[in-house]
Amino acid sequence: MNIGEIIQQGVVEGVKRLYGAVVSIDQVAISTTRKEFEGDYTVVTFPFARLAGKKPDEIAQELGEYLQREVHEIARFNVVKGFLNLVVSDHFWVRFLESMYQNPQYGQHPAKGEKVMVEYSSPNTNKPLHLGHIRNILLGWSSVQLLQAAGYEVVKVQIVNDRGIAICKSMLAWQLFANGETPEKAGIKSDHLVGKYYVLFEKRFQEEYKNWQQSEAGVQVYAQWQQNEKNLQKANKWVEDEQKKAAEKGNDVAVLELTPDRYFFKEVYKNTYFNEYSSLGKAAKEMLLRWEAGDPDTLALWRQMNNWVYQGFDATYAKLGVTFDKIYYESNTYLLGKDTVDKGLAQGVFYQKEDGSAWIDLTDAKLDHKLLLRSDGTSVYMTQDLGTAQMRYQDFGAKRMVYVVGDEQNYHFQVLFEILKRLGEPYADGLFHLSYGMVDLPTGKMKSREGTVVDADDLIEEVIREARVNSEERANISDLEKAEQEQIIWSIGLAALKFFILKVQPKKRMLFDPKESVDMQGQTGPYVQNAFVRIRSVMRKAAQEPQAASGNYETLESIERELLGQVYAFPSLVATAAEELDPSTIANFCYDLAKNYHRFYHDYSILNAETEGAKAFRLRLSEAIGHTLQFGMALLGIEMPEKM
RNA sequence: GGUCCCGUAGCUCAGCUGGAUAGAGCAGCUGACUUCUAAUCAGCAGGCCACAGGUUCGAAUCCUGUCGGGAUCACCA
Repeated sequence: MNIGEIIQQGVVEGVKRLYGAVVSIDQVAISTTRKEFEGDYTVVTFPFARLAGKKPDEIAQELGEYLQREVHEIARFNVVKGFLNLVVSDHFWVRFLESMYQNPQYGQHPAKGEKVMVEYSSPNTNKPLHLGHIRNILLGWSSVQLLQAAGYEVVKVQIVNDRGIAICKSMLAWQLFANGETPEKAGIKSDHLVGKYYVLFEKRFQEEYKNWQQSEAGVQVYAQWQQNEKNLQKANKWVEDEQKKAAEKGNDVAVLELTPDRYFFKEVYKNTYFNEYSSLGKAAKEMLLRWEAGDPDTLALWRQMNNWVYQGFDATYAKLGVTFDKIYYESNTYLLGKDTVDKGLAQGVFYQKEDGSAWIDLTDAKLDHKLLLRSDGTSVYMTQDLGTAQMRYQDFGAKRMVYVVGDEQNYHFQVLFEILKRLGEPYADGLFHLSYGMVDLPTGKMKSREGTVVDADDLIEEVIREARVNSEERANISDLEKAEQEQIIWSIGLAALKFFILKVQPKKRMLFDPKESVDMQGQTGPYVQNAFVRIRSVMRKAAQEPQAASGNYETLESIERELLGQVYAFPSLVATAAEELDPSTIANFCYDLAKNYHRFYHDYSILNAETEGAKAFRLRLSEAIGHTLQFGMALLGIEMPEKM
């Protein structure tokens, strides 16, 4: 039983003894005491006022006396306006510290014997990873660590979208314009080479489209469309909105060509043009058909380009320090799920229209009807996801699955989970969509086709560069081996980046300011690392001393109690964070703990403490905090250097 | 239009299972390195917690509505 529960239990008994009233344990509101008052934990006595027929202050006083007498962990108490502040005995804290300060695994929960699968990253293979993937990857990796710490066995998977029109665009552009260029010849990272041709395809397509817009056919199509009053209104509204946006950002409205026909060609007609008129579009679609037909040359090109992309991805994953246990490829899974549809039809969960298409009616769950199989019998995205879920369950038997996917797919996953539930799948109740908000840039939304993305590799390079500059300025590690220096610089740079992204609640949309992301002071990863480095430095010095400090420590300083309270709360925080899959709580915890430690470190001497007892205590406290910080940051995928 | 998410300091974010005077960081201004690493610490300044109702002894937190921002609602993935 932890101290919070002991207090709650004591209050329940106290209320019963003193007032003859029965309250349940979860009716006892308990929180950590605010800094400005003396105490570790605070009991709110307002809810008992009616039961006891007394004023909160009186109750607090009487309960305080009772607890001090009956619960030996409680040393003293004070009452402020109905709040009962309890001081936990120094003995309790010292004993707690004894029990854990040498445990580097403090925070790890015992094995549950349950398996969880986590799917994350899940990129397309037509271009390199960007900032959005980084948020996904970091959230995924951190979720894996959290679940493991909570005692689950975790399987890490990703599903790679290696087929479809997007990769065909890259392939086609490479075929048409590359003259056999390879990553080696061009001297660029292999996934960036593929991305280069994807962008080139878009560029050429835009040129082609622009020409067509000025052709007779283009002019005519627009003329016809704008005859409809409503269409024109929409277009004008778009122009207005865009102008307003541009003005707010201080962009030059004149260069943006914000006219009604731009709206039409950009927002309305582009897909139709691509599908019906564009020669490039046509060629890409033909390539997709050849791929589906299994044409050997097309497949060979497809394999080559995909391999380039995988090589590049692997390098990026390695830099970020993440791994996968199994990779699924859509080229293998895109036909899956038809069995599931058959099963659903047989069960009467799905229904069929006259044209042969299969559907499910989810209107009673406020989710509308959903297509599961096209009338020609081919799969859609949903079909595929049903099949993959099934396949993964067969592969690993995990009754819980976590999908790390952006929040634009909230609806999709709501539907997917509802369907699996109705099919009565054994894992249906363990499905979780870890939904995260989009990453915005100060300049606006990221669009890969318009080149406004932040590339993952560039970003990592930038943050490492910044770490290097900072490190060289300080010269704290300049006497180390070059390789060791590099390792430290990498850990600092990555800490800055990872912490910056993970400290924000996943479901919130976040603004990514490149300048702030490379900050290494204040509420940042390196700040937390620095607290650890200070601890390690003290430990190294202490280890050199002839005899270990020992002796009793009588009265804890309030900052020491606060630190112990934080460390004490850590394991249950890990459990909650794992249950809610929210790494931000861990990031904020690590920051708060580091902040308090920095303050403690500044205000009190450890090695030159007043007494041997105080010294021994503070060394242990430091070691405990060191372990907690290291374990906590590892949950975020952040390493802690010995020196920095 | 339906559904879902978000709105807290100039900026980026905590706090949200209801509790005391709403917290950090950045940016701005002051100060502290002969001392265990100053990637640190201390201080100043900065708030109708979008708005309006409701529930409650008590609301940033729960409920309803309004406004603002975003996502989504394909025989695309």
